[in-house]
Amino acid sequence: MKISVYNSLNKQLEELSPVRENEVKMYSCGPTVYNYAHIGNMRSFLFADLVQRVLRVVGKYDVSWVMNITDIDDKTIRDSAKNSPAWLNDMGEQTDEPKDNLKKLTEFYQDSFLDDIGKLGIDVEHFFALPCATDFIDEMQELIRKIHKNGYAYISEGSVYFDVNKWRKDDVYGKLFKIDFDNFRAGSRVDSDEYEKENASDFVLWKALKENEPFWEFEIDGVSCPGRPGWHIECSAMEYELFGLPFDIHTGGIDLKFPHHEDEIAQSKAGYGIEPTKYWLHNEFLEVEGEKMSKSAGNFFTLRDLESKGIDPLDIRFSMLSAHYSTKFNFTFQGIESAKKARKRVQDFIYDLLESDNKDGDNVDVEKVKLNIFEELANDFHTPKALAGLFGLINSTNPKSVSESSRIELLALMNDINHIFGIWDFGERPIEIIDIPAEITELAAQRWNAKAERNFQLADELRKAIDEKGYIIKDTKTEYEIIKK
RNA sequence: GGUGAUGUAGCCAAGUGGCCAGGCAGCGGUCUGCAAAACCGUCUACGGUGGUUCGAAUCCACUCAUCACCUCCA
Repeated sequence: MKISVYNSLNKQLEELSPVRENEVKMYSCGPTVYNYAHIGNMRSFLFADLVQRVLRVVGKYDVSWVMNITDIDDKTIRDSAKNSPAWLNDMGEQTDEPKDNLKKLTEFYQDSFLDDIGKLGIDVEHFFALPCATDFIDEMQELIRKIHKNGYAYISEGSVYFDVNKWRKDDVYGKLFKIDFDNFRAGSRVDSDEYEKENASDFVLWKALKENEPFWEFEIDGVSCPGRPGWHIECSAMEYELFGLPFDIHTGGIDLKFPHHEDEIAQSKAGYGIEPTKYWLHNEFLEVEGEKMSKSAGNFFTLRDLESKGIDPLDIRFSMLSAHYSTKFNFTFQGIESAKKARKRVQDFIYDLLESDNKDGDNVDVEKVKLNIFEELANDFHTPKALAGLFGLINSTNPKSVSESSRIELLALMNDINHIFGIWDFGERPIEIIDIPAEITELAAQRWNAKAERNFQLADELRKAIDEKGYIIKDTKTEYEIIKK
């Protein structure tokens, strides 16, 4: 099925037409590994995952998905510096070698990142590569030399800058983000590094060495410039090395449109002479209970924070998929609760289908439903409409009274849908085994006896007592079950 | 100052001119001694004002409110 995507480059819905037929190369801006990922990061990763899954399952494309890991930047340097308060014991002992400390810190958070995305249902097997910036230093340097050779970069006090004004004479700067150069808040952010830029809109390609910071040797135009890469250059270099240019899809958070992605386009074209990406896809931000998420507001959550509150990461995944990626997502605890129940309803539907053995029940037009759901997904990844279609099916279908052929078809459909949503189980219905305190089982047994003696008043009192202690009794004809609230 | 958004029922969230979004909660019912779960049914909203139109949440104007981004934050 043809996939349509909203391309930030021209602000239009476009039918996806990859560089090579049947093959999609997709690059996603990944994490800077200086801390645990927060739910805002997760939305971006989950969006990228959704895109690549829809391309595979609905579009039948062969997808090569790359997500970079930024393991060298101001924050990783800051937090890995000697005697940094951000250093954790689990990272090991700090040494006098800045690069070594940097590695220890970034590897620690890289592991936690992989851990987190795994819990969110992102399958590491789906990645073509998860490259680290520091593994591409040579390639970045090569690109910087090319940009300089082509006349779009200058060296100043050991750093190398991209000359935006020069570039603007030959090409467009502002492809993703309309920039009013006359009103550019020039110098509004004072760079504490005190680098010497010629122009406020110029950006750094290579940063000069500072004392006690990690650095790599770099020679450019006969000048020795030990230092480290600027922020945007890693993406340009990796895309070129791993994919070749141009490639198909680039995803990222909307905040990265400018300057990160704008600069990336300029760099790649100024160095390699090729516009890097055909389709730019940006996901909107996330708010928490209607407010911007920030540490100071106390509404800043990492996945670990939420897990410790008893939230299942897959409910977060489902919750985020129930809104369209291009709208602001309002993360609320009530919303997670709502998502949990909705997800369970679908899960129960699947279990019911698996357990059903009705040989001559009703036939269901599964093909029609599948077409509808897939069309919605193919329409710029419209998960809310796809889910509406799915619930429409569930509402109109009794899984215990469908014909055997429909049952098989329905299971196949649910399985297909789950290849995208990735939140349902197709095994045996799990039997919840929980530790019930002896006190509770005793009360429950007493209640069962009271009930058998038709002493309902006592039975109700005991139910209430059990309820107050956090457990619920579910009766059937012949037995009862204790579940935790 | 510039740029880009948003405002839809108790909550979340689709919808861009006429036809049902959907989920959660609530309510009513079936079932149950009572419950729980499940299932069935139900709830009819579009910030405000004016306009265009046979008809507007949807188009236009004005207005109110909220938010984000503008050099390293997904």
